[in-house]
Amino acid sequence: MKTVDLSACPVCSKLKIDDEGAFLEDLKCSIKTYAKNELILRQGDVCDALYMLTLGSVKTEMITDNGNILGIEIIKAPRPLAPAFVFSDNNRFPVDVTALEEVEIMKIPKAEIMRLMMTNPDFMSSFMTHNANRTQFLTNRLQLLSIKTIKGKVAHFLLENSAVDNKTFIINRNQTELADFFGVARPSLARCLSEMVQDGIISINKKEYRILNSKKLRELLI
Amino acid sequence: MKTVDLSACPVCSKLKIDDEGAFLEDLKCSIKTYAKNELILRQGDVCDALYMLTLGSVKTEMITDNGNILGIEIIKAPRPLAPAFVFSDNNRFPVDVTALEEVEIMKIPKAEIMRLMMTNPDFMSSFMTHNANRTQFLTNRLQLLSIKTIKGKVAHFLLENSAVDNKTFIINRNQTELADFFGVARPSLARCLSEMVQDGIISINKKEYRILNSKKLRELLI
DNA sequence: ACGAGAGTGTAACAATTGTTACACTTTTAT
DNA sequence: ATAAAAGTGTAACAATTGTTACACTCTCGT
Repeated sequence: MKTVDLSACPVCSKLKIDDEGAFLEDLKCSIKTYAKNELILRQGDVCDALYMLTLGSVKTEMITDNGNILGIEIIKAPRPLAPAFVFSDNNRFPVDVTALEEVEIMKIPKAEIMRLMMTNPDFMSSFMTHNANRTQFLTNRLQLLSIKTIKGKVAHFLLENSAVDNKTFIINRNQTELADFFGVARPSLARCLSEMVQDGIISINKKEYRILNSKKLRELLI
Repeated sequence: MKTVDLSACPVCSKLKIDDEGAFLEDLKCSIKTYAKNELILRQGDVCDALYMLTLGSVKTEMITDNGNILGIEIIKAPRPLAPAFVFSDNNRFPVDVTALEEVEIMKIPKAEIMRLMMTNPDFMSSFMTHNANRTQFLTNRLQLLSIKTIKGKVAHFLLENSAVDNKTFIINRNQTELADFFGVARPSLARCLSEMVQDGIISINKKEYRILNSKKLRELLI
C-alpha cells in the first residue's frame, strides 16, 4: 500500500530517492491512524518527533488562557505538523490538532530528522524553507490579529485571498469558523459582513465572495 | 578591534573555532553601523542575507495595514535578526527594525550560511533551535493578542514574566510601549492598570511591578 | 420527503475599548 | 538650573464589539 506521495510534500519533494519504498522502510518511524473529529495532538504536548500528516486533513486551533478558540489553519496531507517545534528548547505543541476526516500520521524521531538533514542537503534546504514559510504564515496571522476592527480584518483577509484578476472566490470556511479565525464573536462578524454587503462593497452567495468595490474595501483598512 | 563575542550568540556559541579572528575574516560579510533611532530595516525589505546584530540593541515593530504600530520585541546583541526569513520563499522582512542606541550589524550572505550549516553540524543544530525558539516566541505573541480583554493581556503578561518565587520585577517598557506591545490604546491600558491597582491585585512603582493577589490576577484570564 | 441539526440573519442591550483633551509629573538636554 | 520634552493619570464621550436570544434556511441522512 502506497500511502505517501513524497514528491508532493514540501519538505521531501527534493529528495533524490531511487526506491521510495525502501527509503520509507529505512526510516525509523511509526504510523498511526485517527478517526474524524479525533483529537490528534493537544496544545502543550511534548513534541519529541516530527509528525508528518500523510493522509487526510486536520485543523489546528489555539486554546487561549481564557478558553477562547482561535482558529489557525487547515492542513492537508502531505505536510509536516509544527515542524519547527521539534528543535525548540521548550518543545511543546503550540496548538490542538484535530482530524477533519480519516487521517494517517507518520511519527519520525528527531534523531532521524537530524540524520536526514546531515546526509541530504536538499532535504535540509527544503526543511529550512518550509519552516521559514511557516514563520511567515505566523507573522501574517499576527498582522491579521493586530487589526482592531472586524471590517478591517475582513478587508485584509479578502484582499489577501483575491487574485489580481479575479474578484470572485470561494472561502472554504463557514461563518463560525471564519469568526474563530478572526478571533471575534460570530454574530459580530455576521453584522459586519451584512453591513459591507449593504454598502455595496462585497457580495456573498453561500461560500462565494465577490469584491464589488475594492477602493472602499481598501479604505476599511485605514 | 573585537566587536563580536561569538560565545554569547545563540546560534554561534557551539562553534568550535580555534581562531575567532580568522573565522570572522574568512566569512564573506560586511559590517555597518547605525545611529540611535535610525531605521535599520523596513518591513517588506527583501531579506537576502542574515543580519546579525553584533553591538547595541534594537526594537522591532510591525506596521499594520491601518497604520497602527504593534510592538514586537527588543533585541540585544549578539543575536540574528529574523533568521528564519532568509530561507523563506517570499523572503521579505516582517518588521521594522530601529536602533535603540549605537548599533553594529553584520550582514552575512545566504550562501555563507548554507556553507556554515553544511560544514558545521553544531552550527546547524543551534540555528535550527534558535529558529524554533523564535517560532515559539511568535506563537506566544499570537496567544497574547488573541486574549480579548486588556486586563487579560496584562494578567497573562505579568504571570508569564514573574518568576515563581519572586513577585516583584522590572518591566523595561514605558506605558506607551506596553500599550503598543498589547496592541491597545495607551489611555485604555492606563485605565485598566489603575483599576487593577485599586482592586489590590497589583502595585506599580515606576517600572517596578508587584503582584499582590495572584489568585485574582489569574481570574482575569477567565 | 421529512425531520434533525447545522448554519445564518438579526435585534436589543451590556460591556469594553478607543478618542480626545488636558493637567500634572518626571526626565533630559543645554 | 531651567526649559522643553516625554511620560502618566484621568475624565467625558463615542464607537465598536460581545452576549443572548430567537426565527429562519439549508443540508444531510434515513
